[in-house]
Amino acid sequence: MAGHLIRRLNQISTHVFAQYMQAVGIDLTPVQFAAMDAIAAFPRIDQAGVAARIAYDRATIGGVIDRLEQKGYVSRQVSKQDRRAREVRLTKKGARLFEDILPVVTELQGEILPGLEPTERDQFMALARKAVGKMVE
Amino acid sequence: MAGHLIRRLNQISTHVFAQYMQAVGIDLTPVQFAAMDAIAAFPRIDQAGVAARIAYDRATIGGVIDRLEQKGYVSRQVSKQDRRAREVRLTKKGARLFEDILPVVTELQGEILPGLEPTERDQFMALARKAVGKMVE
DNA sequence: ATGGATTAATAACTATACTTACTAATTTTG
DNA sequence: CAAAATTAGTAAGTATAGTTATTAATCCAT
Repeated sequence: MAGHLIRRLNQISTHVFAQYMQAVGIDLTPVQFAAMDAIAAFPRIDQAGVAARIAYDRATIGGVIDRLEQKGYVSRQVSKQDRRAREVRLTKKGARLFEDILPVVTELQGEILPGLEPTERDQFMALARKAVGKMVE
Repeated sequence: MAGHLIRRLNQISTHVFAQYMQAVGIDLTPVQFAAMDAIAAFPRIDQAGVAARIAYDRATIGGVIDRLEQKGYVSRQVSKQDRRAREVRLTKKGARLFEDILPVVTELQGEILPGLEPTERDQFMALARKAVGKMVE
């Protein structure tokens, strides 16, 4: 069953991420990292923008950013252009953490598909990318 | 990022599943189906057995089976061999539903990776299976 | 056989992940 | 410009998905 296999892969992937974060003593989930990545790339992006970039719905992202704000990694500010929107950006603490964590996350990518040879990994990634659609960037 | 791609695949997969279920008017999640599948294959399996077969933790499975029981698809019974364990089995209603739903779930597998050609799908599945580990059954 | 370790299930808690409904603000249209 | 449609965010509700702790039952080693 494709769905079941994909769910297992996701399970393994989040588990590897959690282990690496625990090893470096940082309390950050995959989604929280993905959100910080989007915010780092587009400072002052609004929540809906973050949601769109990492393919989440607005309600979920609201909670994710709540937790990032509580930890002091991001700050929120009502946009002057559009008072419905909240502009999000990394705090100094958040930017520092992001710098620290980036190499760890890069390193951990190799461990997500441990059963595969490097060539197979590349094949898998290419197929996954195609299946998901461009998502290029 | 491998993790991100996998998360997106899982998202698409659960979405396809939900759409097909909605189309046939049945309220069943992927996990609930997976649990019923395990229970159908091993009647009187206990909850820990279900969890082990579909790679969940016991706490999550407890909730899944709660909901299946509420819908009247499974019944629970304290095991005579081991009074800690609850034997789970499909009710008549659950067995009927499972029969009905099985072809739908089989059909929907083809839609989970819509961007891929059949050959690529096979490649993807083979790589995913290898990455996850045997899981053979 | 009994005290210690293990195990099955649940409870409580945190964090996704989504839906629908709602409020407030903005944009589009007639 | 006013009404209608859309959009950003939140709230409430449901369903995973996991952790740790607890209870009850079983197993195991002395």
